[in-house]
Amino acid sequence: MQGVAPVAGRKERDRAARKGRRPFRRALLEDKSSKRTQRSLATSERILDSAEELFAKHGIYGVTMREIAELANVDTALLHYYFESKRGVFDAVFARRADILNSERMLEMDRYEAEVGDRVSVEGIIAAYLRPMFSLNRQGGQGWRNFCAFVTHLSSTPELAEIFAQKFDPILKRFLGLLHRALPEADEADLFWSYHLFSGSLMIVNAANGSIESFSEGLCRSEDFEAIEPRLVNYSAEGFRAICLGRRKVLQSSDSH
Amino acid sequence: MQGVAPVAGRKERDRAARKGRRPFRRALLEDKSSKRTQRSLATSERILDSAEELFAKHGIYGVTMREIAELANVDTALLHYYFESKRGVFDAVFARRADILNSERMLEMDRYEAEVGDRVSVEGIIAAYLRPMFSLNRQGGQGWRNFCAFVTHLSSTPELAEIFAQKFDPILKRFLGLLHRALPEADEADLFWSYHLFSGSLMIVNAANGSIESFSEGLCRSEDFEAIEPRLVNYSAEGFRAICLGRRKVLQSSDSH
DNA sequence: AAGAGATTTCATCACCTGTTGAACATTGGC
DNA sequence: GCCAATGTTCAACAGGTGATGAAATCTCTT
Repeated sequence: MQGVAPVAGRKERDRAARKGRRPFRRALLEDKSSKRTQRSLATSERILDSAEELFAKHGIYGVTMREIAELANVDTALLHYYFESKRGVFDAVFARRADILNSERMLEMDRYEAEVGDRVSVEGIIAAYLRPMFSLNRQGGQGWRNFCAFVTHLSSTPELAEIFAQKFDPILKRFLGLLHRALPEADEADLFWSYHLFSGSLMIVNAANGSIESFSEGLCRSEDFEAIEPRLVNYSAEGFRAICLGRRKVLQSSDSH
Repeated sequence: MQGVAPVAGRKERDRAARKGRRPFRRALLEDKSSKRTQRSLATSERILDSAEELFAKHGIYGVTMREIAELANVDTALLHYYFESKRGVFDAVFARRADILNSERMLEMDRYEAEVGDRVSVEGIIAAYLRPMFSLNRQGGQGWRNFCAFVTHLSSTPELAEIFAQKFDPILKRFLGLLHRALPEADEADLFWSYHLFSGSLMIVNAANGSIESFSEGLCRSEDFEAIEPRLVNYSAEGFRAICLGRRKVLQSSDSH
């Protein structure tokens, strides 16, 4: 459509490139812990950190490879050397922490179940589900906070929501299974609806926009996890019960406090 | 950096262009209702519809001017003729419906207050606040649904969250003021925190990703407003009370159903 | 010390981005 | 029917985008 046509086809060039290429940093993670390998690992981690931070703020489309490279103090070509493509960087950012969070959550729910046996409570389940995220946010520094904001961005775009859903589906099933035991008479659809609303609250808690700082005029801070964690648990637990126990109130009833 | 340097400076060309330019479709909205004006208005609305739809799905950075133009069956240059820039299109999409939603909400809350006087209830206030959005979603067709998803995208990006906060701040103040009357003993920070969690649920309800269809395996549909509206009201009302009335439960207490 | 292999840099590609000026087409008033 | 103004199309621009091949540098083994 513009200017001269390319002399050689694109396809063959692509295929040739893909064949004789190095394995995108995959081989080094396993055995060797030489100085070289460590250095290489350090730079690739630095790239992931930068990508994570920028993706968290502006979403995947709001960030360029050059911006990531610049923040990581690295040449643009290195991003392709380590992760092949922009999508590769994206996937790597996701994969680096998603499995950790997943298994921590599974562990915490197992632990809770073993502890209380049949006397499961809505509050207890929600607290167990949330605990890993909050402790990683507290102890894991900015990295984990960026990751959580990054994940929040995922679910707002359909084509990226897939990978999100796939990865977190087992945890979700486990969480809802436990909740169903705490709320035996709950309708299945009601469980889904209340989880939907719950996940929205969770998303906005993780979002890196300073919305609550803005409208509370500095009274509340979005990184005040001591304030957020218990409130989120109680808010959501009452919400789950409101929907799943069928004690739905008629709109406009006047029964405040 | 590439090829020949431009013979004339950019700045002067820009300034000249800005001076002797037509007013970007602004003048035609007022008086005249000629055939030409109507046609012009139709195309500019068509542009806004397309932009709205695409922005809702992919966010502002995930959409190009050419994609908008193609969906609207219009030349790319027309977008600049009517709205000057990409940001102009963006602002116009926002402005077209934000004021309507705002005033409907204000009206509904006024009406509710006049109706019940001092006997305000949490459920009643939330229901009144939400009602305009749901009826516009039901009656206003795909356009309003796209707009709501578009707004959801706004708050996930800091630089766009500003315009969002600015526009919706008065409504928020009014909403929280009413809630404070229904929950007199509530701490101010608790009101902000619970609204924060509430707004997250609201966001995910409006998001155009098929998340609930996915994890409920088709049992729940994100456009089933009859199902959503009462559940969102009850879920949130119980949540507000849980936080604001200070009847906070100790984590791990076992008092399910 | 040398050479093999991994890492990093550099220049560049082909394409896409928002944006624009000039030409063309349509409309409405006289 | 002409003519000014509005609306629309067309071709192009300067710079940015993800991506790549080849050369330069570094690291480790022998």
